[in-house]
Amino acid sequence: MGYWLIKSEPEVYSIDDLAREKIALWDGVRNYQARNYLRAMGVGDLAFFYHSSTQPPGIVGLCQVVETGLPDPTQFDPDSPYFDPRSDPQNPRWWTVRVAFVEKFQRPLTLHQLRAHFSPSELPALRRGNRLSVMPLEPEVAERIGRLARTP
DNA sequence: GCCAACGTTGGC
DNA sequence: GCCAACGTTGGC
Repeated sequence: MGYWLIKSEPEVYSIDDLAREKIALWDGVRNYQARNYLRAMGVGDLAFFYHSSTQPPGIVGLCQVVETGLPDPTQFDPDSPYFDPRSDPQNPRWWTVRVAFVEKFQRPLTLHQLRAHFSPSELPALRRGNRLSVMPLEPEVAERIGRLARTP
């Protein structure tokens, strides 16, 4: 089973949105490395949900991959901000997964806390200038994040 | 294939 | 609002 960290600006899509909808298509990712990670996800993988560009930034919950290998429909929608006119429907450029809500943490595990517990090499999200919206986590790191998030 | 210009991300 | 980091674009 794989572990991931996925980022979203809560004003665009938040853990509360996912808690309400239960299941969501993780669309709108337009970065090749992030797309490659999305394609590498397997059903059952767990993904921590990170809120970026908010105060405080941090990990706010957990979700689970429930469906993989889905072309991102927004790439073909001219009305979508994620429309990509160069993507060929016969050979889609952007792929994604469906995720299901698992839990919202009682308190966010803030970026500040994450910096206190992890090195940038352990947790790529801490690396200066990192802008990747989907990234893999070592199982050991994921386990520690889960423990920290549930520590009162 | 190089690289400068430009746009976006995201913490602060 | 600023700005560092970094991906993408496009001219050559």
